[in-house]
Amino acid sequence: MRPLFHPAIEDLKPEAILYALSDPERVAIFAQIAGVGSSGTCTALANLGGRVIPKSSLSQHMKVLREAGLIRGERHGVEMRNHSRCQEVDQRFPGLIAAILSAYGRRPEETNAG
Amino acid sequence: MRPLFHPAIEDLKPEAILYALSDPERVAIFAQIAGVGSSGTCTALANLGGRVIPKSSLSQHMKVLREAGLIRGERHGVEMRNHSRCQEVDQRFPGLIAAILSAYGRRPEETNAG
DNA sequence: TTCCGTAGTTCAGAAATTCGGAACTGTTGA
DNA sequence: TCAACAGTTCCGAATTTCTGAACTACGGAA
Repeated sequence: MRPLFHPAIEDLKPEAILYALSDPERVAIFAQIAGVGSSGTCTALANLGGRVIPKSSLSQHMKVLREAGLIRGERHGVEMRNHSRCQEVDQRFPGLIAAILSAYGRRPEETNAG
Repeated sequence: MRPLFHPAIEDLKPEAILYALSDPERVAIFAQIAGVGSSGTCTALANLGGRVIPKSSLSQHMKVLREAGLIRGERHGVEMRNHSRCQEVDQRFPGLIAAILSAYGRRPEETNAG
């Protein structure tokens, strides 16, 4: 398993962020991670929207979010804890995440994106 | 040629908008249309970013933007005039387009999206 | 009318991407 | 050492994207 890649703030690309958040399933995952009280492990994220996401697909989704710079993943023992990088992204692209989550009806004020 | 489809405001989907604007080439096209002084015809949009976009590809890009609800196309004789639906989209998803164009460094204040 | 040029769409095959089950890696605890 | 667990990687199938070629539609000239 190769180490996780996380882009630096100055390397964030709007197209990667928009692409990552153009999939409602990934938005649900991201909103859960960005919201309060999520453990952020893959297992906890596997059935958010009524269907169980296959774990290979989930792993790909996490990779897309991670490489867009939206989340940061840290291995803790056997599991991975993910947390959002909203504040960093918001510094680079002010208002972007808040506007996107709001468009999806996701109450950005409960995250740290507003 | 089948008639052009334009979604009603209430049918706009954030995922379609984000997907449409997750391609820098489409963003350039959209920014040009949303900006001042563009005729908005395909011919006028074919070489914005240093390369000439093949016209079949351009036609697909226009379709993606149109069906996301970002632009409206009207046939005028032999050509098609495209103009942005920024104001409508902004009513439905306030601040979204402005934040996206700003993230791309596209000065939304010159469009009617701010 | 018929023909021609222009603007853009549709078609179709190649290339690239996405999806998801199976196999795998790495960690913890018995 | 072994088993269970969390997540990743592999790989084939399905879907999507790209673009040249063919096509449609309109307007103007003869």
